[in-house]
Amino acid sequence: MSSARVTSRDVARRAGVSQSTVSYVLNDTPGQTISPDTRARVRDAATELGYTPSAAARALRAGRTDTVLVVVADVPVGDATVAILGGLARTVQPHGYTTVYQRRDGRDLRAVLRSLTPVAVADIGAFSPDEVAAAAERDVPVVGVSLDGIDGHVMRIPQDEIGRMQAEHLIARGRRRLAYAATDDALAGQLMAGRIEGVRDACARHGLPAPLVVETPLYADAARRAVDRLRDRADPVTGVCAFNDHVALAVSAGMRLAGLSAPADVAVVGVDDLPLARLVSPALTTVHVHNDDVGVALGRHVLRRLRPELGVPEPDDEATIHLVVRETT
Amino acid sequence: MSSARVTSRDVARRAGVSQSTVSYVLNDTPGQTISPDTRARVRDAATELGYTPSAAARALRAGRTDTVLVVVADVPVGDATVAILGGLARTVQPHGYTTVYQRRDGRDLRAVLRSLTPVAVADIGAFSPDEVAAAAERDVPVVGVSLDGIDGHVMRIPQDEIGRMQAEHLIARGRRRLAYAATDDALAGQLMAGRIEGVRDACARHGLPAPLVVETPLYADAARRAVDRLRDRADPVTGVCAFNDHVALAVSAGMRLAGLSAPADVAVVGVDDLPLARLVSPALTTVHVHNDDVGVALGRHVLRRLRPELGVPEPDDEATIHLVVRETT
DNA sequence: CTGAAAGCGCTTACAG
DNA sequence: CTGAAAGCGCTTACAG
Repeated sequence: MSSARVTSRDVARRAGVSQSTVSYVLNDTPGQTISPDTRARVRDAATELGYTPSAAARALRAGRTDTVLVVVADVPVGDATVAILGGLARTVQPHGYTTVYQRRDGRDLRAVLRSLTPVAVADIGAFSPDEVAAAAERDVPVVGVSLDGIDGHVMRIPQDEIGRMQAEHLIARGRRRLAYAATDDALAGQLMAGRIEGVRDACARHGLPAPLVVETPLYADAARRAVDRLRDRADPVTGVCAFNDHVALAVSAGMRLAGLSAPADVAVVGVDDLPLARLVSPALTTVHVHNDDVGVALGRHVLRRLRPELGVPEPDDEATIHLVVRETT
Repeated sequence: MSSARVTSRDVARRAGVSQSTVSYVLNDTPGQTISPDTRARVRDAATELGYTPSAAARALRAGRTDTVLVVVADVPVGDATVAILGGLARTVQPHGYTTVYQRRDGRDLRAVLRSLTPVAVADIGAFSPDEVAAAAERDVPVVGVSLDGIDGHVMRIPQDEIGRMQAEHLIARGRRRLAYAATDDALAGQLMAGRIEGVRDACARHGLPAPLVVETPLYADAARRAVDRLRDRADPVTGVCAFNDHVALAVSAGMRLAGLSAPADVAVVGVDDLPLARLVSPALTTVHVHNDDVGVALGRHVLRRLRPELGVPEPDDEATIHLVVRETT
């Protein structure tokens, strides 16, 4: 029993008015003079019939939806993405926009725009700057995060700064021989390149040798072999910048197997500030990236473009990061 | 320069055919006899003009979209949700369905259906069984996960089994006095109730006293106070079922501060099998829930309803769980 | 103050 | 084999 759809025509009939009046009332269209009485009748009729406008019809008529489409890269979704998403949704929702989230799945940005006609697109590391530029020609704002630290998008997560912050901290702690514990996740490539660059930079600035880069799988025994490679040398490594907290924890586990302890033998610093970073022993020193704020900033950028009259101030275009010092350094 | 939209009319004109022919060719409508030559001309014209059909117009015409709408509850999205989402998307995508993800945000399921006209809805703990039943009257399949273990949805994650599995394991390890380390996250309420029930059950079955339930915040010092309460009694607790791995880690941290060690003094078992569970020391014994498979099963349920001709076999309607024994028990 | 009409872009009987 | 026409449900000039 799938009763036919209730349309604005039905509401009009029931309220004894025309379809236009229904539209005016339900959308609070400005510049219309409609008696409070009529308004009430229309609203009542809509409620009684359980009327919900068709998003498709509205979109077809308007030429676009009220949807902010969030497109993420075809990589595993992590906490960072979830946090960004949450901040964005929270920011635009109160202004009547719906956020919808999809993976890129190899699609072309222009095709996505034409097919789904979103009111704005938030690009979470999914499209190349070229694609974004091409799409910007249409009047759909594309805001985005350049996870790799390259410009051309709106928000920048300064991967190099993250690496630099890790290294500077270790150097300030007196560590002269640093290493970078890399992830074996191929999809992290570009992201990681920026971070390593930052570490290299800091070393160079302080006249230290370039960091040793070792892949560190997320298993204690494999991590132990990585640690061994860092230590069995004329100038043993005394400070490790890990790609993220997971890798940092793997390094800790490997050190434990090798009979080393942090920070006495080797200091370790991660990235992400996972909830567990403070619960493990030794508690992890790590770089906290304010991803939620990135989402909020994206939302504000969207609102600035879509609703200039709101007077939303220009958000900072770089993500805030800060170091949380705990026991491993 | 936002050039006007390219429509199927434009393609028709360019190819020298009618709009219907364009539609037939581009949709491979069966039962039409169209010369290969014409087909080629149409496809070429579409490509040259960069034609993408309007999703809105299609949806309006068809009465529904090709979208599987995933609605999640208004709670923080965790790894479990992300895993379910991934499995679902992977399963339905090859059959031409798009998955779109939204938070419930207090909306009514019927309103969501009417407005967005999705081809199916995946309800991840967002709607009550009543709402789902009411919506099932329409011919839109609603598949779902009942995170709380209550029936009425399609997939069941057996929270009570999870608790039972934790407790049985501790009891098999000779622990006679158990406790439940609860989360302080109010949103986990229902979910947790089922798990505690399972623990209580197992205790009762073995003639053991009911588990002590203590809230365990995710900070070492607070967790320490929780541990103290478990130990400072005539019959000190020797086994702890933790709500999840985060809480289990907090318990570990609290024990460390209290000078206790696992499993010698107290055995601890978590839930989730986070990647870190095997990296911490002592490595965490935990219950692994196959969330990705839950997503796949949801996708298969959708396909069974939408594409009976595919002959997709009926998926198991209960999530698989298994115990991963490590060092804390 | 309110209504009739057009049109957004598609698909699909139906007529040739 | 191909085309003209209707209609999905809205919104918005325009006419009264």
